[in-house]
Amino acid sequence: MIRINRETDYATAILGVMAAEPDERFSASGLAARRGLPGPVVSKILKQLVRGGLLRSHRGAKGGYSLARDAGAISIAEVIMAMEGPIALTDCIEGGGEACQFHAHCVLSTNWSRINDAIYRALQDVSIKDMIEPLTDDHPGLRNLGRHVRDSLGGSAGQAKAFRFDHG
Amino acid sequence: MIRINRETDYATAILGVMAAEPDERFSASGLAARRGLPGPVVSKILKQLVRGGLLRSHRGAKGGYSLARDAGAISIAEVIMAMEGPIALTDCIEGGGEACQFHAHCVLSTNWSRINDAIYRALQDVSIKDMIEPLTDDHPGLRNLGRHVRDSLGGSAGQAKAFRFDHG
DNA sequence: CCGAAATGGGACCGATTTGGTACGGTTTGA
DNA sequence: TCAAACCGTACCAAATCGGTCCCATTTCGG
Ligand code: FES
Ligand code: FES
Repeated sequence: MIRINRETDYATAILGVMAAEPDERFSASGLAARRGLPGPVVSKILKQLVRGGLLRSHRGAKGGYSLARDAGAISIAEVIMAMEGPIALTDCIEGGGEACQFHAHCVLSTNWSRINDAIYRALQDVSIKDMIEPLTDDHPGLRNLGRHVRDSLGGSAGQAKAFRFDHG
Repeated sequence: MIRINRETDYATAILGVMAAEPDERFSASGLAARRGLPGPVVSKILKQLVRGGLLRSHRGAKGGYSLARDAGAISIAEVIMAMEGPIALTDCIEGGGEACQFHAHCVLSTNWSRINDAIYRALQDVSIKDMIEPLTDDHPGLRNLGRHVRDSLGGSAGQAKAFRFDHG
């Protein structure tokens, strides 16, 4: 249904809580209580975000999780990729040509790729910090969403590709 | 995975074939052969597109399907909605507040709504006709993708809502 | 008027994904 | 030493996906 899964939604909510108090450490159970979510679910999400490099974890008693970088530098696109893998609307885009028999001669794939690109950049332009702050004149935030989109589409014809998370 | 399902992808491919020869009638089996897809699958998709009002069907021998309107007036957003229902990234957006307990006081929902809005408009700005024509200077097509997106975000703070197909 | 060629509307099924739980192991601070 | 945390992974039910099958209905053409 062209929808992000529930865990990703939870992830943004959790990151939102954490972004309000950076430099703080949060336990999984504490965050779960704060958001009214089941403990194990929150725990699973946090582990995934650590793997994606968005959070840092601290083991042992008095351990917990903290943001790996500034909330303004964590985009929704990254959250989605950390939770769900590459952003690729179609199999064809993800496979990069292997998946689809007609790829070489198919004009659709390049245009799907552009649409995918547009959506990706839209998601990349929104940070966790943007998400927790209401829109004001001082905080343009989401208002600029789409500018990069337009700019990008004037550029070179993008090869079909999926946007993959850089786990390095 | 923020991905459209396969049938929707097929649907655009099929519509692409039909858009190349408007005013023509196509049988399900003929289209299946043309695209190398299984007959029953194509048939199912076509029925769905008729329900969505994108195609007109003609029953009986020598019947078939034809575009309900000009290919330039059928957007990808409509195709997706016809095949998969409302475009709503999160449950919260689709439910419109019923689904989510915190809705009234949650700043995330309005921002998710904006992102959803941006994606929706991006999809609405691309027509089937755009999809089958390679990008040239004469045919700006996808190049304008994102302009409406930016414009819309300057406007009033959108209520969380899903973009539903108008089956009327 | 009959039969072939089409669509219409479902039911149905296996495979995959999703959403969530459970459990045993490991690290660390007090 | 012990409890508080995280780590990994397996597991499960329910929903969704991708696809097939069947039969009723409509229409054209001979
Ligand atoms: S959709 Fe894969 S090549 Fe056209
Ligand atoms: S996510 Fe539903 S109200 Fe915040």
